[in-house]
Amino acid sequence: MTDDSQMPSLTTAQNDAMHVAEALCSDRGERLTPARRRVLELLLQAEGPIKAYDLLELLKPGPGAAKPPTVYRALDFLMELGLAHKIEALNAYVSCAHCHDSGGAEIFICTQCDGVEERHGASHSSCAPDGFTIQRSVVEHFGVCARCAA
Amino acid sequence: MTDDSQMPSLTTAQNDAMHVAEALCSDRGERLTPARRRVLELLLQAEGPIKAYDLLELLKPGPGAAKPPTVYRALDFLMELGLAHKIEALNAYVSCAHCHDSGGAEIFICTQCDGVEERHGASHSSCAPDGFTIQRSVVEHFGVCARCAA
DNA sequence: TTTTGAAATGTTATAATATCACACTTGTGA
DNA sequence: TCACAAGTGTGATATTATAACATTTCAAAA
Repeated sequence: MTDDSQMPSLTTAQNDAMHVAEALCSDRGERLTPARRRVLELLLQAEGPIKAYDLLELLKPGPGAAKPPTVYRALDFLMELGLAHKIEALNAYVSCAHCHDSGGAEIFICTQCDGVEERHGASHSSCAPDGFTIQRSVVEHFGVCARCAA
Repeated sequence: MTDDSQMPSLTTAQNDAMHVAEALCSDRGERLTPARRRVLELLLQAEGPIKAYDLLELLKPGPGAAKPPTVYRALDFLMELGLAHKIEALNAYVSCAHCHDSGGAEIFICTQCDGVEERHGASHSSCAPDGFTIQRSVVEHFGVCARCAA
């Protein structure tokens, strides 16, 4: 059952992302519970990276004030499914529209507008030490996006 | 004055690194004060990445127990000079023997032995979004080093 | 040599980020 | 219906980092 009737104002793209998430959960036999759904919505609605305690604040208005574990559990779940990423250098989180499986995303964060873009696949592992097997990579680039540079 | 007489057991390589640090500070007109020197020594002696509060513990035995700001200030100073890096995904710090200037280091952390290796220069910025100007990059690879794989 | 001003440090407190532990609920399949 | 696993609620606490302000240190100017 995909009940969209209670959704806050999501753009079409955000709505699409929710449907993708629902489908993904369904595939994996996971449940997109209200708490998880709400956190994903907030991530999608956020302008850019958002911090766990800011999510917490945004959840407060709802019925039953959320506590930290609620948010961190939801984030862990979403990250597990590749629906969200943590930006390690910011201790902040972003929703991820594309990479629903692969581990390594390359993230570009504009320090002026907070916009986030992702790239995948390009596993520039050519420069790894000899014999080093990469299991997980954190790649975060900070700079100025084309829009802000203009 | 480079007084090495009070140094704890440092390997030759570690000792060399201290001399490099001294030279660098001298070049830059910065002071390698006892607190900064001590933290750098501890970073050099650490097997791998080490956390700020672990450094704090290691500083305790010395005269005058250190407080968090002492450690964070020393780390900030060392990072400023490129003598240390923060590993964002671990909230831990490592000494850096090579990159005394350039911003972007690519770090490889073995999850079995905690060993850390670095590579520089390879600015695989080819896959950046069109028009995006990278100012700072965080690149951290986790996996298994050649020694541990053997 | 004394003054002095910037840099560094000491110290207390607190902010920001994240997890533990355990009780309770809920949904699902036996 | 029962039992179990997954999810959630809740309070406490652990971990990581910084703010604010007093004090010290040190080198260079007077």
